[in-house]
Amino acid sequence: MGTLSDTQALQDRLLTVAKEEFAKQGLKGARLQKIADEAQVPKATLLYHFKSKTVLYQRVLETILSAWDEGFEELTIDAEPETFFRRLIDTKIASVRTDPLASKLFAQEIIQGAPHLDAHLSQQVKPWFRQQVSILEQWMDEGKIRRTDPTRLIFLIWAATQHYADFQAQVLTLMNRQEFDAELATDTSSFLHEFICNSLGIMDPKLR
Amino acid sequence: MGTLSDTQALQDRLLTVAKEEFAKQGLKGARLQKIADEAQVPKATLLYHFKSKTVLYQRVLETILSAWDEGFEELTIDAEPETFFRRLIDTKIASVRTDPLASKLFAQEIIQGAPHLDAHLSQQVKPWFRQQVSILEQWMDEGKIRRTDPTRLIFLIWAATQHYADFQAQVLTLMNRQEFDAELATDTSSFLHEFICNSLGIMDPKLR
DNA sequence: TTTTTGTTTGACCATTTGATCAGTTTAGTG
DNA sequence: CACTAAACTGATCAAATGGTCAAACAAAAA
Repeated sequence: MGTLSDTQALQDRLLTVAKEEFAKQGLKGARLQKIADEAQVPKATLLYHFKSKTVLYQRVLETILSAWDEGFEELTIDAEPETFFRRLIDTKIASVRTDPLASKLFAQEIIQGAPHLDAHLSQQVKPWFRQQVSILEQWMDEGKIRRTDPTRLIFLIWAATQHYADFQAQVLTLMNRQEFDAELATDTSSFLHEFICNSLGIMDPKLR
Repeated sequence: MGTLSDTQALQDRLLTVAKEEFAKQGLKGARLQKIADEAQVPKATLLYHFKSKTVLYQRVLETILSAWDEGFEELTIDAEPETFFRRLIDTKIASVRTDPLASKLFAQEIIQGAPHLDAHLSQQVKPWFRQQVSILEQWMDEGKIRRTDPTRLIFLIWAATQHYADFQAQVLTLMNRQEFDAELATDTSSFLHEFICNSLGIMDPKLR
């Protein structure tokens, strides 16, 4: 009998490979045979560990979402807008760079109308979103940042960061790059931070 | 024999229905039977007009891309940054609202690594992109807009607008809306225009 | 009317795909 | 070693899927 960790390791590998296939092809487009081949395992073995394609997909999705929830819960209230935006952007760009496939899979889901995300959107994302909105509103009331629509501001940050994962093929082509390396990531973070702080009337501390 | 226009009308309808299915499911995930059902036509009829799934997909893609090329070519050089950004954003938001499926299909393609878009990206998008970059650089040289990375600025506009098409399900959920109506579109345009102009140090003419 | 040309479609086919299952192997336990 | 339970997998299946085809059909041309 394989040790528990052997089995666990295999299932993790299967989930990783499956994430790639699901991210690129979506639920319907993905092929179990391809996932099995990629993981160098017979298809029957794959289906022994995950009893159906749907179950496998949901397990992949859960893994991604719980990792995200963990990472973004730490971004709690912070006294200064400037550091808040820096942390938010850095965290998102880091996740985009570390694991673009997660972002792509998520995008696929939303594009298809989020059929498997209803619960997560309303129970996890929505509360987090409302909290961020209220923080921004408070800062506007206090005159710490220029008054604007907080909802759309968060969408903008979301979109601008996610773009580098989902549209990586296009981004790299237009930038004449081969990969999204660390330098490109930090430069992108800096650009976004500066751009947003500028628009909101937040002074860069380096220039104060 | 059906008149030429009858045939043309049918093919247009098939392309429209196919666009929806391809946008939601991607090339591999789409099902010819579903497209045929949706268009209320036997599958054999669908395959008479488009001799394979791939051909149908490429025809859909061509239709979308040529419509875009047409719409964005008109956005030629303009004396003032302020009107340039307004036109660019309005055009993109309009296309996002009028035809979100086109945007979703495009997003699917890019997420999958743009296997059917290589040529278009390097021959159509890249030149347009470089032109926009050089316009922005010129304005920075002239001091008309704050100096920043023009490449990432265009990405930001691209991402921020496209987001409302691709992530419409999420956007509507978080905004407690049912549809992306005209009011929501103009408000979004205004927000983006203001946000960007603010960041670039362009004065709103209304406030001058 | 007859011919011809383009269109429609039900029946059919080969392959692929998700899933099952029975038999085998593997490794931990007494 | 013998026993057991979990893990593995080749063979196989039913359903779905992209695609073909020949016969039927409709309308313009002769």
